[in-house]
Amino acid sequence: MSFTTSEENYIKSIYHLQQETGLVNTNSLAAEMQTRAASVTDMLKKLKTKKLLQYEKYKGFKLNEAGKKAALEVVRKHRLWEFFLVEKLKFDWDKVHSIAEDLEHISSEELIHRLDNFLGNPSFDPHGDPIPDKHGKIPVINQQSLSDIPLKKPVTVSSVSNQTPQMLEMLKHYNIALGTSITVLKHFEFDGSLEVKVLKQSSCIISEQVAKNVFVHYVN
Amino acid sequence: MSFTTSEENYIKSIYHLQQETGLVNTNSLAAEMQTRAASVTDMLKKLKTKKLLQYEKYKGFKLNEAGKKAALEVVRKHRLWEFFLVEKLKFDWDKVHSIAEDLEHISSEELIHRLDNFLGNPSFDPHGDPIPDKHGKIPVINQQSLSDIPLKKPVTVSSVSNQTPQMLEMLKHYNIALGTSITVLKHFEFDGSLEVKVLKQSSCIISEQVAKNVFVHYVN
DNA sequence: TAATATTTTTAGATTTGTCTAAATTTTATT
DNA sequence: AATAAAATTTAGACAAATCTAAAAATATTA
Repeated sequence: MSFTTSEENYIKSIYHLQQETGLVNTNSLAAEMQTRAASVTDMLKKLKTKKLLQYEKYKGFKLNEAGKKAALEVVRKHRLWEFFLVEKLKFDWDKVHSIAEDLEHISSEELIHRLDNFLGNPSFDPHGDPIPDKHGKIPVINQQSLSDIPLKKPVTVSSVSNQTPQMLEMLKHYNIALGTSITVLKHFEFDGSLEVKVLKQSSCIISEQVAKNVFVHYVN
Repeated sequence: MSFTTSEENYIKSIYHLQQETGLVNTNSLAAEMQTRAASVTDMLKKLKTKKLLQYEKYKGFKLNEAGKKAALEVVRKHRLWEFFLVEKLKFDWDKVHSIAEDLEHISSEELIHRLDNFLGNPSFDPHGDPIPDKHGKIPVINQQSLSDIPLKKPVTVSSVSNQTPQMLEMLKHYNIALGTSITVLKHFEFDGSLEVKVLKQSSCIISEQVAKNVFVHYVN
């Protein structure tokens, strides 16, 4: 089955929302898609006709298995293209999202297969988000927010949940990127900020707000 | 000024046709675009409104300077993506056209600029067609059909005008690609076929039909 | 040059995706 | 439970891109 760009965008947004809330409602999808509730209802009818959706009028909705499969294909394409843009074309990570939004709708299995190989079959995109494989399988990583890590346990940065230019600017300043090794030295009660040691650098202090958005896993 | 995918496709087709014939007429554009004459007329009105077209009802039409500039931007994107698909993703050249037809409509100047650099600012695409630079300037190459080359003058393959899988299959068989050095040894009157020597191979015979579609330039 | 054929354009319809405004259903609050 | 508020859907409209069928303009030819 193939989908229009618009259908794919709806499918992707529903997928993201239902990860959070289980059932999705019309208004929140309208907000996510920056459109009107009426437009959402129109599209829900189409997606239900295409048997991608569990949907009862006025009751909320979510993707069924076929819908989730479709969503994961789009997510896969999006993240592979983001990886390409950052790793090969040297874009800053905060510039790639909108371009990948276009690239993800190009429908050639062969293209994605070859792109995947060209990139070395990456498991995570430049923000640390997992890239589903061609069967829709998502690599799992046991990660926690840096703000929840006990003192003196070395960890490695695995993803960043805030992907704005402002966050990028901060992380560049601290010289923190995916894969960077960090140890938390001290937790300040006053404002929740952390003193951390970044490998090969002198220790520094990062705010609670930054720490919350940096996800890490323990070094094996 | 920005254009819809449909507008860009029309602009590109008009550009190709007017290279051949100067003025373009409705029916030939409809044939090229695989659509109906009525649809062409509708689009011509839009393109005229956008001041891309010299167009008088019933008289034929062609792109003006602004239209040509727009066309060359699309051609540039198309050919850069084809280069990427063949050189980086290792597609066969006859498989890349339709994918590049989609990629060419992605509108990010930054993307194309970076892609161009990543590819090493190529001047010719995998079929030997010139890639316009960002100002729309087209590299020229003084090429002739292999069928018109005198005997014993070494030449280099610069482009192939028939880009079908069938042609690709033949050229692969002969081990001929862009950049291959060839010398014509003999011209057979009977059917116009040529005996040629491909560098580092024993001589072989190619049909007039193949030779006509292989374009070459003299070795400097 | 008058009749015929061809080409091109117009008129009106269709599809997709969107919208506003109104109606309906559900939820929350006295 | 009645009423108000919020959420959702329907009804009807619009723009883009296409189509068919018919009309208009141009070209061909007998």
